[in-house]
Amino acid sequence: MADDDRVFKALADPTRRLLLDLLFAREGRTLTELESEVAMTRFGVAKHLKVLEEAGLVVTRRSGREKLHFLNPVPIRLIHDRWIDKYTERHVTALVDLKKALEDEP
Amino acid sequence: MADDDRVFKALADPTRRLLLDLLFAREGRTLTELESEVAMTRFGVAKHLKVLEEAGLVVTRRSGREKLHFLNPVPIRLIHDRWIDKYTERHVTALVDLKKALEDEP
DNA sequence: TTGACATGTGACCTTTTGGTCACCTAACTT
DNA sequence: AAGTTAGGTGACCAAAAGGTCACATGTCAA
Repeated sequence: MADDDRVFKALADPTRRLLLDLLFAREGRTLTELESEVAMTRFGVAKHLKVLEEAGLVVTRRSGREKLHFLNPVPIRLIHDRWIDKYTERHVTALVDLKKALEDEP
Repeated sequence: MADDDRVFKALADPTRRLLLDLLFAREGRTLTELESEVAMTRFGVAKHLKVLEEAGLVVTRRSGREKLHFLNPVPIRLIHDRWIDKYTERHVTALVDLKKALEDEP
C-alpha cells in the first residue's frame, strides 16, 4: 500500500480521529488510558492505534510494559501542501478565519 | 453523517484523490473530461465526484448540459487546523521544507 | 515465584464501500 | 423533429474495513 494511502485510510475512521484528538490534547498516553475514553474494547482500540502508527500519524515509545503514544503532525501538513499552494493559502486562511469569527459572534 | 466524516471518507479513496489532483492542476473540468483520465467507467467517476461534492471538497457550476467541477480547499485547511496549532505549525513547516530539500538534492 | 497488569495475534462475522450495468432525462446540433 | 451528447439513478456483486473474542507474551510487585 502506498504511503499516503495509509494516511488517508487511517484518517477515514471517526474513532481514529478521536484518538488523534486525545493525543493532540495530551500526548504520551498508553493503550489502557485511551481505551477508557472510547466506548470500545481494548482490542478495537489497539487495532486502530496500529493503523495510525503504520500510517506515521502516531509514533510510540516503550517504557517497561507500557507503550506511550504521540501525535505526529507531519503527514497532516503534507495533506495540506498537496492541494493548497503558497498563493492560495493566504486566501484560504483568511476565509477560514473570517468564518470562525462569524461563528463565534452571532 | 457528520460533516467532517464525509470529508475524511471522501479523501480515503485513491481515485477521488486523483480527481482532486486533476482539478488542482486545472479547474472547471467536466465529468466526461475527467473520465478520460482515470481508467474507470463514467459511472464510477460520477459516483466519486458525487461523494467529493457532498463532502464540500468539490463545488460545481452548470453550463448548459455540462457540469463544471472546481476544487474547494477550505475543508483541507480545516483538517490542518484540527491537529496543528499556530505554534506547532512553524516547527512542522520547517521540518517538511527541510525534508523536501534533502530529497531534492541527494 | 506467583499473580496481576499491559499489550499483541489470528480467526471470525457483519457492515460498508467500490465498481459496473441497464435504463433514464435534459440539452445541443442540423 | 431526430440523432447525438452530457449527465443522473437504482440494483447488484465482490472486496475491504470495523469490531469482538480466545489465546498468547512480556513486565512489574509482593
